[in-house]
Amino acid sequence: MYSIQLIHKNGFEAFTFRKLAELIGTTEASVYRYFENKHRLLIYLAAWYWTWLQYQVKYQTNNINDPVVKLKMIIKLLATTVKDDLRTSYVDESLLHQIIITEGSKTYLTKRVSEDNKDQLFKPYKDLCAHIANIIIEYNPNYRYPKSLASTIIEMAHFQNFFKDYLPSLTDFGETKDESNTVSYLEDMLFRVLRKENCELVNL
Amino acid sequence: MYSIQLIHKNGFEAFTFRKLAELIGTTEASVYRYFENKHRLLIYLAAWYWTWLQYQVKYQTNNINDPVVKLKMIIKLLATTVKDDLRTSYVDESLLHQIIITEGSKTYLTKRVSEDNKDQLFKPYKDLCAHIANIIIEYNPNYRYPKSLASTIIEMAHFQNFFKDYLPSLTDFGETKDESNTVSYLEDMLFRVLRKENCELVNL
DNA sequence: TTTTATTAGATAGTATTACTATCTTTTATA
DNA sequence: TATAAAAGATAGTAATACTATCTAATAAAA
Repeated sequence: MYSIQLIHKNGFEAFTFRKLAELIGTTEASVYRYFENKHRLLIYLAAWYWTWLQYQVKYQTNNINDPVVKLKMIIKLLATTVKDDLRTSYVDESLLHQIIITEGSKTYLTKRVSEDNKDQLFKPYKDLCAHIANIIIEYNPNYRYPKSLASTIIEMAHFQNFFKDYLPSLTDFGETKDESNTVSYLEDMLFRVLRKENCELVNL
Repeated sequence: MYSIQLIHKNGFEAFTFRKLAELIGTTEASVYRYFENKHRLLIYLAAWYWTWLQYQVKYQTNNINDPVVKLKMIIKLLATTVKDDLRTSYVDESLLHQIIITEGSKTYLTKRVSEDNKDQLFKPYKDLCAHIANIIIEYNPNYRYPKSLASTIIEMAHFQNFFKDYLPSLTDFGETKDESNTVSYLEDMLFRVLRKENCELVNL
């Protein structure tokens, strides 16, 4: 998908079907045969990404029983730069990951959400969220907000990395190269929230 | 600001200077005298909103010493529908609040972030984040990620409300009318994360 | 008070964007 | 081999996101 290269290079706002058509040596109208508009194209890219990530999550947590280890693995997969998957030679997962960080929330932050949602376009994202929520419940069945916590973790894995690179004063890990601080923050947050209350609460 | 009405009605993507000019009875070129482009207009609206919210936060926590009460007040202000401020007759804060939920993160999720950031356009947002981070530190000086936690709270106050209305399966509070569940979730999360460790950690 | 800037607004344009309608070619199926 | 379906190309359009330039209003300086 050449669209990944173009969106990664100039951003989704500057991306047009004309430019994509030029790059792949076809016409604008031909691109419209496959995608009704550029917003839908972004949604399809995102859906591909979340489906792929869900697969990665299931593969990497396959033999693991401990929910703590599973959750840590998920945070790592969400927040860490992915290495290119060799089986999908046509997709550069690393570039796509960068795109989803910057453009991902634009898929649903529109007036068309409900319509796109009816067309099941957010299913991969919702499935991943539900999967993570299930592991949260497995770890602490008494926690009351597993889905909200899951969507918080997913979104913040991206936002904190974006902030780190472009608005560092919104994070506590300046302009650090890698994502290890984001992983640490998310793990710390998740397991503090889920800590089982076998000692008294001190602040209530 | 008629732009607030237009963006609220049709969304930022469908908003144009031409439509705004028509609404206020002037020409497109005249609007360009005041805003270099529509993205900057959105940034100015957001900056106005965050400045106004910062003022609300300072006003409403003025005589409060207890950081717990202050943080709860901040979560309420962030996540709850605001009532129209009568002193600013020209701005409908309630509409603006709705706009910032849906369009707010688009102000910085662009290729122009660094440029816009250099022009100090995100200062009100960053100031609010820093202010919240300070209260977090006041409450628990040992917590290591006050700024990241502050930006998480700010973003999630909006995202969880958006999800509640349009992608409810990403939250634990279906299609509830008001924002009380979002407030509960955020309070629960914040104070679990910040709980002082005067008893043993059970999961490390 | 008059001159002179500066600001604000209007007119008229342009390149680009986001499409659509329709025709032709290719490919698959009966 | 005929025929239909899919894919692609051509040529358009209305709208968008601007810019250049002209004119009118207003404010500051002489």
